Amino acid sequence: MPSNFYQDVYECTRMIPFGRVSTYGAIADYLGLGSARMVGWALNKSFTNGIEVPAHRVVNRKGELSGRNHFFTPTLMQELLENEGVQIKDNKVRNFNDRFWHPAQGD
DNA sequence: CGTTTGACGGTCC
DNA sequence: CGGACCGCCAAAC
Repeated sequence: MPSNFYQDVYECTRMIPFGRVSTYGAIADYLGLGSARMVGWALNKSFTNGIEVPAHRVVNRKGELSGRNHFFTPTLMQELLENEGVQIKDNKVRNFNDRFWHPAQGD
């Protein structure tokens, strides 16, 4: 049983609405982790943990698909986002400011 | 138990 | 606008 902060990250990631994206920093700040790296680390562990998490909806603060190389295929992350209506340009989310969603925002 | 690493973020120049 | 640098903290070594 992993630390509680893993579950927090997974749960928070599942909160992200369809067709919206969030950032590591936003989740880290919302959970009070104090370190955005922990979010990416937890999501990486989610693969080995077998927990299904929409990690493709989590990008860095620039809106870049920084984690695409950690998926089964480097293009899977972009494909999943485009499948949700999120347009990707040069590994970056189009209209990122508009697509951005913050956990505390509650939508 | 000290060192390195990592799907990040912010500042500095 | 972009590269260098530091802080952040858990896990791996």
